[in-house]
Amino acid sequence: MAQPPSRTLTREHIAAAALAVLEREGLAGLSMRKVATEVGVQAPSLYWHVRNKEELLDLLGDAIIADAEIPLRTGDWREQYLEYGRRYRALLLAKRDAAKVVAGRLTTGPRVLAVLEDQLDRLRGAGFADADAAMASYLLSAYVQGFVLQEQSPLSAAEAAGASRGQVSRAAGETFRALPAETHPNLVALAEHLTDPDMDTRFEFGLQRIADGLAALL
Amino acid sequence: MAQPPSRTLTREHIAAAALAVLEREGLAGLSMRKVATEVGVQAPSLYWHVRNKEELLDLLGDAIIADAEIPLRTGDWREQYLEYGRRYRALLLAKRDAAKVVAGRLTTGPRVLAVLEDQLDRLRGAGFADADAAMASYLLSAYVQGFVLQEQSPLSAAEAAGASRGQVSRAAGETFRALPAETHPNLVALAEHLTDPDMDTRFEFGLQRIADGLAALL
DNA sequence: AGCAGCCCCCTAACGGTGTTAGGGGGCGCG
DNA sequence: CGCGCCCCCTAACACCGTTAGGGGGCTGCT
Repeated sequence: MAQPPSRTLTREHIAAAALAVLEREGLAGLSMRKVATEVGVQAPSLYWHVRNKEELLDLLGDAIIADAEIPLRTGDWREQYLEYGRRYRALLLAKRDAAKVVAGRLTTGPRVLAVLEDQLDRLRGAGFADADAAMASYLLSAYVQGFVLQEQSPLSAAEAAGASRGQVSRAAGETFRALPAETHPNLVALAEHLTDPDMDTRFEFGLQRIADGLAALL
Repeated sequence: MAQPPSRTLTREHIAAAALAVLEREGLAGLSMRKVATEVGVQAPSLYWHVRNKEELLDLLGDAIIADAEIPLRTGDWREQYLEYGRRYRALLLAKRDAAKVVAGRLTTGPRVLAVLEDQLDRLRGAGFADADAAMASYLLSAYVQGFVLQEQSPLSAAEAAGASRGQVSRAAGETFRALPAETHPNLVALAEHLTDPDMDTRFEFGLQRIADGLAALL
């Protein structure tokens, strides 16, 4: 964990260390001091490379999405649009608390720009107007971020209490089922579906609806 | 601000005080001690009413959405679905950092349940299958939360530096335009649209696409 | 009337946080 | 050789969430 001063640490080293700490302790447990010791240094030394914690989190956000890959140019725009959505979600799910880190942050790493560029190219090539292409791209990222945020954050909250995802959703289901049926008949009836822990099909459902809506524009 | 012990404070008082502190100092500046003095009490006293800060944030989340209203039953399911989306966004934009507070949190206040109940009722009445109705509802909240999160968080970050939204988007536009045109032609060409500060039409675009995609299911 | 008990708030203190001030060692260059 | 700059250090500040333990005042029973 703590390594000898590997000689002149860089912002990349710091980002990597932050990523390691994030994975181990979660976003709440990520502190300047822990990142510092992870990189083999005292906390205030970080401030030579980084203005403040916010900037370190920017670095961390870029590092999280740095693994992004441009999908092979296969299939039509729709298939590729879907694939971007799926990969983005996978990327966020791969690192602990990634959605919370990335959420309100504007990441402009080279990989992100390349993906965005490719995405816009496909959309424009398919016949979308310029403004629509831009908004379609924004729509996708808003949906994915919102989805994953809800997907992985109750997880961390409840797993701290030692519960599995299945247990959590079952408990939530009980909450809905226990409501008075005369005032909330639909909640009671759909409790099972509302708390279905199968997040993959839930995500895919939204993704398909969005793609359908965009297709209707052409 | 700090008031005399208004005699036996309740969780509602605490929630109201937290809301006031949130509005004044933002989520980052919201501390147990500040909420305590706001309500006229010492910090540790809060722990009699609340298990920890996380639970206080749950209260705060409920308080934020407590203003939710069930739209009048006017128009078809689509119009009402759109209206729910718009109102949810308006609700989150109304309070500072509201999206960050609500984001990964499961709110189950009576108003939220009433809205959800009504929403499901409309969707089922329109002919959606049970599972689809549940997922459509989830889709809407994921989109709105993701959208508003990105919408209002760069705002707070940059307004701390004394910049207006227009200035921020103009600066972002410059970033895109400055890219090498041979590697990122689409980003350069669409810079204007990508950084268009008109969030209302951006939101409406996504909302309409989602509604279209759902309509295609019937 | 008196006393038990509980509700609710208090003070004190803990370890940890982000961040600033200021010092100093070691390297590259004149 | 020595100047200067880069980069890290120690010390310290104010603030944070949270726990321990004490006590005052009301309720209700005897």
